[in-house]
Order: sequence, then structure tokens, then C-alpha cells
Amino acid sequence: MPTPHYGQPLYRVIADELRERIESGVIPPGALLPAESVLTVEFRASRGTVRRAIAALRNEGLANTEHGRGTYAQANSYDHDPNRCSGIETRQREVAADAELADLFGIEVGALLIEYESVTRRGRGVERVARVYRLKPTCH
Amino acid sequence: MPTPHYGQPLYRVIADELRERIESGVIPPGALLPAESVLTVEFRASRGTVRRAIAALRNEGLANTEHGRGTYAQANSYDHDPNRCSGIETRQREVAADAELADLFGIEVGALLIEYESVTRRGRGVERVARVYRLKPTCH
DNA sequence: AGAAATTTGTCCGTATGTATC
DNA sequence: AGATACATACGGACAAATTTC
Repeated sequence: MPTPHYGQPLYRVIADELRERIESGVIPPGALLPAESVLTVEFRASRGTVRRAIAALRNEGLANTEHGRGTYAQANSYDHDPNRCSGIETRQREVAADAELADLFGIEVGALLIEYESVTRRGRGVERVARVYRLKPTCH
Repeated sequence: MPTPHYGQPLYRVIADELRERIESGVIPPGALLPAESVLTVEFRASRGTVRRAIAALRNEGLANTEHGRGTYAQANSYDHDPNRCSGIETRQREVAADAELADLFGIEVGALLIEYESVTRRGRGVERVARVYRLKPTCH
């Protein structure tokens, strides 16, 4: 059992797949992801690798893990019905790109990006705020 | 980017920094050090290098590692309230809270937050940028 | 109320492949 | 060539929070 990682590292492949399931609604907001032990079987990966993938999702604000419980999907990207929420506050708006975002996306400073913001609360305080930026859908 | 080690090897630099925190009381006696995974991020070092640094502290009697639990700071006294500095996961920096973040977190505008940024690429371009904000870990 | 099972958190040891000094 | 360091990945074990019986 060597260490291929030709092309993409395995943990990123797993993260991409799980992200897709969350964003597509296969795993709806607020639902638990499969346990780590289940994911190791499905992706034939070690637990460490699975955990690394999940950590990536947490960093993107797409997942929220609780000790002894599991990892919850967090609503984030495009919802098809902006009026419906399931306990997680998200919102979408347009913002002007700052210098760093402009550089990353290869656009001009001040150009408009779409920003999704989601707020995670713990108790009565705010634990985390995630802001996800994307290019506006290309119109032609 | 790898392997500068001008003068001192990285593992020794890390050991020096952690020793400083323990001896200065930043990490009080009996408290847990940040997890290996956290230290790899903070010091931008591989796990092997971090473990080597911690091993050095153990050798000096400054730290005490328990399997499955963590590494404790070990000074010359015993029994203090188990204090935890919670962790960090990827490349992070400190930023000043804008009005909205300040409102959400219940802090003052301009107060420092920890920002994690992750970039998802598609082909040559950037598909999305996620910025996740958290309060700075308060260790009291 | 208590024990067992589940699940996440952390550490241990090892391994392969690459890159730089 | 050797030492240092990186990223990736495996499997195992123990610890701790939560849920289930």
C-alpha cells in the first residue's frame, strides 16, 4: 500500500466529492455526513486522510464537526429557493473585489463578485463566519 | 520553498519557541500544547519535524506526552486548571473586524479576528475563495 | 442510573517520493 | 552522498464526548 497521489492527492478528491454532495443537496444542510469510519470504507482511504478532507470542508465553512456527534453539512452555495432556511443563516450579495480577491480571480479591483456568507452560532454567540466568493456567472 | 535551515534546523527553532512559551507561562504548567496537526500549520512544518521538536522538549523534561490525549506542559508545579488554547487549521492571519463582523461577533470594529482563507482552483483559474473568521482563541 | 456502542480527537510508528542545502 | 524537510498516506491505539440500550 504505497502512496500514489499521482495527479490529485486523495484527500482532495474526497473533499471535492463531499463538497459536491453538500452543494448539490444530496447531503442537505444540517444533515450529518457519514461517519469517518464509513467514509474510510467508501473511499478506501485511511481515517487520517478522510479527516483531512473533512477539515478542508470545515475551513470552507461547508461543514461543522462536533466531538462525539459527527460532522454536519452547512448550507453554503447556491440555494434554489432563497426564502427557505433550515436554521443556518446564509445570504448572498454582490461585493467589490479587494486587491487580493482581484488578484486571485484575475479581475480588476472593484469588480463585482458574488459573496455567500454563512454564520455558525454556538450557544448565543457567533462561532464562525464564512464568506465564500465566486465570479459572477459569465454572461455572453 | 523547502529547506532553508540557515543556521538552525527548523525542528530546533520550533522547540525553542515552544520552550519559550512554556517557561514564560504562555502555556501554563499542566495545560495541553496545541495538537501536532495545529503546530504543523502554525510553524508551516511537516509532522515529522514537529514531532522531533516535541521530543526534544520531552527530553528536557518540559513536556509530557500521553497517547491519545496530547502533550502537556510540565513545569515545576502540579495541578492547575486544564486550560485549552483551541486550534488553527490552515494558513491564517489576523485581520481587523469590519462593521458587520464586529456586530456578529459582538466585538469592536477593528478588533482582531483570525481569518482562514482557502482557494479552490479550477484549471488555471480560481473558482472560489473562502474566508472563515473566528474569534482569537482566548486562553485565560 | 449505568453500561455499551458510536464517533470524533489525538498520538504513535512507519513508509514512499520529492526537493534543497 | 548525506542531512534536512516537505507532502502524502497507511494502520493502530488510546482518550473523550455523545448516543443508545
